Amino acid sequence: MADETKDVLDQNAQAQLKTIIERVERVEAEEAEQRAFKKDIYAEAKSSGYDVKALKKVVRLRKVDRAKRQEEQAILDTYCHAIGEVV
Amino acid sequence: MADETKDVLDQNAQAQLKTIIERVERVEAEEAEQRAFKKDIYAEAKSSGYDVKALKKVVRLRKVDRAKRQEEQAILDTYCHAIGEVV
Amino acid sequence: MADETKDVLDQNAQAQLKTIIERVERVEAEEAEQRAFKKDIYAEAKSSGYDVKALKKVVRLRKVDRAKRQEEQAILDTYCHAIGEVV
Amino acid sequence: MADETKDVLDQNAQAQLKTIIERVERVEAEEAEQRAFKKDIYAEAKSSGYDVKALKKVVRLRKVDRAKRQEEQAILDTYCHAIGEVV
DNA sequence: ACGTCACTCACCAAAC
DNA sequence: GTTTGGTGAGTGACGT
Repeated sequence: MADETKDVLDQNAQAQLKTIIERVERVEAEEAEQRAFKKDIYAEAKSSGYDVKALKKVVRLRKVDRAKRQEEQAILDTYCHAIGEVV
Repeated sequence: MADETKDVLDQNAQAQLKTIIERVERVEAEEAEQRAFKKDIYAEAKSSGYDVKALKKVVRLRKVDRAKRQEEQAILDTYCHAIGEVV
Repeated sequence: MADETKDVLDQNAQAQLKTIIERVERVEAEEAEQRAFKKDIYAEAKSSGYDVKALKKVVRLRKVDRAKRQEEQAILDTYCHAIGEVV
Repeated sequence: MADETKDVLDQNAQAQLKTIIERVERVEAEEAEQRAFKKDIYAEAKSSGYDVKALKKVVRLRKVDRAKRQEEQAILDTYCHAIGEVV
């Protein structure tokens, strides 16, 4: 009996699996890069005399503002759709 | 009293601040993209019949493996330093 | 209006709450003790001539090893479950 | 050349080293237990209808209060000592 | 939709 | 005092 019969995945599946894992790991590597970028930006800001904690708070606030606006827009769209109105 | 006297940051600082915030937000937007990519990859894998949970386990295990290698290298460096040896 | 009407918790709930807080604080006090113990051990090791940094590296490496084994077991479990096998 | 000459640590040192590592790991295992205890307490509180986040805030506030009292007491002691007064 | 779970971030203490 | 390790909190993803 040949060796490959012990494998529950055929060669195509194995290759596909390998591709999936590598794609995920590539994306995660890029995520790590982005984190490093962000760290660098804040470090640079700090060395320019900015309060990093305050900067982060600003970013966070703007994020929730965006989320709120999107939420409000979604509700508005829903209502407009309900009354058959095109915005 | 003119408006600008309320500002504790001069115009240069304001522009710099704006740049910092925008750079961070750009990076965070890219992070969101990466998350979406990863989500897509797993969704596609799932629709191909793969067990997403198992795939994630594989990715995590490989990450732990890398961490272990890094720790081993770190301890090696520590020991070499401890005995005054240049690697 | 009597004072107790300001309380949203009845006496039982208040007593229960007190118990919860005290249990948590007791546990946290023990955590502080453990941290002090660990500090003492390292201080003693240092005074015996050991390189504390290297010791900590060893402890961390061993921890990573354990994590790796756990991940391996977890992925094994996942696979066994995926193929409907009881371990 | 005998094997033991390759070891930079003699047998006593090796045994001592082993003891140190094991003591640290024992303490860390107990720390993990305490964390698990705390988790259990909060989980139980949650199932009793308490707001875990609020409970944690209470614990945190009481901790900083204790720290503040200790700080104030320390200052008081310093002053009393400075004027030759026994509290 | 809810609760759980993993992940990342923010804060704090300790080391150099 | 700057930096690193560790803990706790908040966030997002996922299954039920």
